[in-house]
Amino acid sequence: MPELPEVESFRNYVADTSLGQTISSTRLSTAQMLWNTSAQEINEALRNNVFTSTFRHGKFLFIKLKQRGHLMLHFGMTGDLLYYKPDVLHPKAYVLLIRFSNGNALLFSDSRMLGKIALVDDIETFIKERGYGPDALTISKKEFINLLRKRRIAIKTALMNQKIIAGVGNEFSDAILFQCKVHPLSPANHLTEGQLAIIHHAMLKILQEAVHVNADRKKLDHYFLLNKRKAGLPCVRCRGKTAFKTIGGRSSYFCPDCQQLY
DNA sequence: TGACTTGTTCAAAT
DNA sequence: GATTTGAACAAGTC
Repeated sequence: MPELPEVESFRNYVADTSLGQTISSTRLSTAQMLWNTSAQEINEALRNNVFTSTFRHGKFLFIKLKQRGHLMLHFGMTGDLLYYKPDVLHPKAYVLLIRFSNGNALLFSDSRMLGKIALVDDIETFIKERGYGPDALTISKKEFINLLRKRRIAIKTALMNQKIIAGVGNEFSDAILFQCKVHPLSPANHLTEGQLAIIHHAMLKILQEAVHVNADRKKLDHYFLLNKRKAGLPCVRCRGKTAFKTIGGRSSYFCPDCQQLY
């Protein structure tokens, strides 16, 4: 599922393939994923425009337009991007198809259509208005502690809340808390500042490493609970059995033997 | 067949 | 008013 590292990888992909080319045409297969905009607006904003740079905040990708504003993409659960030559490859379903004057195309697909597409004038205003927290890769230790230490909700729920910290999703939150030996149900305000600092450190380490390997999950197998998500597996640390619980409405896995509940 | 999955939002409860 | 909870959304997989 696209969490921060996957979206960062999509950002690099767009930066490597799609900048500096004039957009000759666009096609939108559905208006279902549009946010505060219409198909006509998207088409008009993109046609004859040029992507000039990319930016990411949390799980949101922004592609700057030469003329005005940014195209914003959110990948939901199943969003994907493909840059290709239309005459060579014919992908099945698409949500937004962007054709460039050099003959290539960038295709945004999302089988479950839980993603979002929008036109955003100013990124900072967008983030502020919607109330998203600081990006998980750049948040300072101090800021992290201040945002979490008074929350009464489970630490896992807090980590996943994009309005507190933007970028961490279900799977990475489990991996982060396992590394820190903290039980996901521990209320955030029961943790000491020292413990929160450790969680902050683990979060940065895992996310940075995941970004470094382009979110290739196969190269992240050493982070327990990231790829192997099943109750009853032997814990790699203490040989206890991993447990399953729904936390914050999401399926969560953890080791009840070595992740302490505070 | 239907239960389960996820990121996000919204409405309701505290 | 701020914070928290839980349902809803969609559609693919098992």
